[in-house]
Amino acid sequence: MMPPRTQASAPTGEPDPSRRNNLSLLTSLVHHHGVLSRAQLTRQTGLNRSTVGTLIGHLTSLGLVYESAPSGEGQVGRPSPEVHPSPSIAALAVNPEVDAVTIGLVSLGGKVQKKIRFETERIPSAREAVNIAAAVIAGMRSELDASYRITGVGMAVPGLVNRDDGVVRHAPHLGWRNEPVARMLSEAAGYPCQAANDASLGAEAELIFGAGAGTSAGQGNLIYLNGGASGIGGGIIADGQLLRGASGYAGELGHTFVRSGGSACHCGATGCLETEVSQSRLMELAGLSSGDTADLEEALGNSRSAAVDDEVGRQLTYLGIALRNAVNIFNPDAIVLDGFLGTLHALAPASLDAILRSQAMDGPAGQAKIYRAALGSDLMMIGAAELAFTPFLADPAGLGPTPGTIPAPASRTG
Amino acid sequence: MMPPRTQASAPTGEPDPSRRNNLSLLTSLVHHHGVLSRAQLTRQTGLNRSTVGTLIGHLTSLGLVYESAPSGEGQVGRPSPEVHPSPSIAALAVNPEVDAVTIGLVSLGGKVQKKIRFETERIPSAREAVNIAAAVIAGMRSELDASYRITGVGMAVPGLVNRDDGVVRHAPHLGWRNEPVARMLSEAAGYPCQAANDASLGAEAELIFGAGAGTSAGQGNLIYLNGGASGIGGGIIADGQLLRGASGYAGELGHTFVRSGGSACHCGATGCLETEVSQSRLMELAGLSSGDTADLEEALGNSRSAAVDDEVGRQLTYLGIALRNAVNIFNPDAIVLDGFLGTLHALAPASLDAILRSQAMDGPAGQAKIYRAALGSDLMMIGAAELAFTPFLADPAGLGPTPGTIPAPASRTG
DNA sequence: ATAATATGTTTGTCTCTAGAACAATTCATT
DNA sequence: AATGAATTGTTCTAGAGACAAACATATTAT
Repeated sequence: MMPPRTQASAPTGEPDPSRRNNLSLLTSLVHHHGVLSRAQLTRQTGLNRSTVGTLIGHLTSLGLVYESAPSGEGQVGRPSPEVHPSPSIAALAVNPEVDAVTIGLVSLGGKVQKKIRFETERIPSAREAVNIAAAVIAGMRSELDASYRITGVGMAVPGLVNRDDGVVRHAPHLGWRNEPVARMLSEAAGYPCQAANDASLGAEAELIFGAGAGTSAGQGNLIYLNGGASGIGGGIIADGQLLRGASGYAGELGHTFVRSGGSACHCGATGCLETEVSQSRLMELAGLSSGDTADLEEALGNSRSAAVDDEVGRQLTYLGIALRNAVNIFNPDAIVLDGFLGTLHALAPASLDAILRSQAMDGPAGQAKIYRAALGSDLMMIGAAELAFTPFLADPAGLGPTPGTIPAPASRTG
Repeated sequence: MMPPRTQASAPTGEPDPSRRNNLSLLTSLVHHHGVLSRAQLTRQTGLNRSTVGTLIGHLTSLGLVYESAPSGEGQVGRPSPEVHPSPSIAALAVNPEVDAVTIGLVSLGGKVQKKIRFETERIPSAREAVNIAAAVIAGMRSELDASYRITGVGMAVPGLVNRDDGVVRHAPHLGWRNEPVARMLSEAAGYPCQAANDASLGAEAELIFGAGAGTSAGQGNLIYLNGGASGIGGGIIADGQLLRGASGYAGELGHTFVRSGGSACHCGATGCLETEVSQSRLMELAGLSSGDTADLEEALGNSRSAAVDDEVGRQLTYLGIALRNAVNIFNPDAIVLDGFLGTLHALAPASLDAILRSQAMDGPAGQAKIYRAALGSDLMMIGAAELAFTPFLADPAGLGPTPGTIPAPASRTG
């Protein structure tokens, strides 16, 4: 049968764009939802069930997903097998901070398999952060080679990152400028590497796996704001797509103008959200000299001081101005607050809502709901890994075979 | 040959998604560029030249494009015929304003064939605007039926418009609230109708046919700001897509916070860009009691008054704050200023640039270039028409046949 | 137990795109 | 003026992929 192809496409040649697109669609669905029955996949994709059958077979033979026995839910009709993302497909995540570099291993489906926090004596340079990451990855190497297929490394950096070339333009708190971290880590670790702004990745992670997953924000209009010791970062998802901008710098909501005559910000302007709303001021008032967001939340919750109340109110007002702007501009479904911004909101949940209701424009204000972030300390790992999963998800069949697995022959015809 | 199809897809049944997608791609390219040779289409789409041949043949037989003799440019090789958008494919555009309702006919390729400005004694109600538009369209009806295929009607409304259902949520200057204008006009005019915010449509029009067409903003990161007698409207295009938000309300840059303690805005907040930067203040200072943007520009250009200079400087400062925010958030390639904002910028071209350079963050500031709008009075017509073209462009083959044209039989096999 | 329902599986057909071979048309060179 | 090189349109064929129909299977409802 099947006459020898005259000279057709190269052996590794990509299949039809249509096929690639459908495989990508299925893989992404399984990745995002964790588990889905074949019947659900059929409905969600709109594809024919025979087509889904073929495609899932293809993905299974590639080792990207596996099927398990139907859960036996009380449904009429033949039970549909469940499709799971293969835990052996994984991405590495790297997140440099002022006091540590965290390296993680995240498998398809967004499950954090491993997380190693490497504390540093002082703020790491880009080279140091890369070396630390590369060393930890080297240590994991034999395990990775034996049991995983790594799609790549994603790096979440607190600063402006050009997503196209992986160069950190400026990370003020780390003191990095024009560091080509993606290339550096790629060379040092031996895996393809990409880098992006941490809050942008946080936004994606919260949308897919966190606060946005259950809500109507699943439609894809979400604003994520994270308040940390070093400032406020933001990420925006519009119509399902992360807002990147011309070079991937988009999303810097921390430098929204909120006050005339405010003090100068390190960014060069005055009156930025980040200078008016800061964790350190709250820490001082709460009488904490050190500690993290959790400590702060406890201290503020127990405080009965008027000064604390005033400052909380003040900061909520400025945060409200920034959110009002953002709501008018983006008309989001959801606003997700993380870090101490989540704390602020939790202290007076009605406050921000009221500000939006009264100050934002009627239409958009009615829709935006404020949530607290849900992913906690796994957020950066999941977000960074997503960066490395993205190219894989766009062409799932393009990945090499799983180690220790005999790749199934493509021909099932005959 | 070809056995009678068992029962295959319904006669009007849509073809393969792949085919639809490719037809859409080609039609959009031709629409946006006006003229393209087949060879250029082949390169830009990445499709095979035989495929492009088939597809163009299909589009030609549908009457959507036509080919003309090669321009005979000095190129080696066989000349490639030029593909033009058919001028008989057209959309209707409607733009209600405080003092007039303008109705236009725009053909594929963005050419305004006809524009009728119907001045009103007083601010038109939604019903009046719809009736005026329907009456003008009815008057054109025989001509339309004879020579055009109308893809639909697009309405550009100065206010918050829910794009999904075509309901005007609030158009403050027209005094409209919750008016289902799309449905009203659709019923009155007998064509499918959609509505959207005027500045959003302006952003699309400027990106495709105006200031964004030649520049790197063709990549798709553009901010459009229009200043008119009644306020400031904004539209944002991110990564090639118009920012819509959860309900299509996105883009309201006119209500960016720019000043603490500013006066109250009709939107409910204080310190909005729109209240601080206004055409009427400039008109007063320039000694104009009435007139349009052109009059204002002339008066300001000739003025030597210090009060005028101060006010221009003051407004530029506030505009700069709003632009600084927008640049930090969107990292655009281009900022397009229209109306009196274009005038302000033209009066002191270095001013806004300097503000961005010093106040916006390093990365994004370096890329954003400020342009003046290029489409002038055709802008709203082109933008509104684009709204009606969009569904057509997504499925060009779905449109009915051209009047007076015998539809080519689908079968060319035999 | 039987019917109804939902879903996996198999098979054949149809549509669409790419590629090869050929034809056409222009510019450059001799 | 003739020839060659380059580029593109045209025709034909083949291969890939998705869908629909028919059948098989597994569960719930009666």
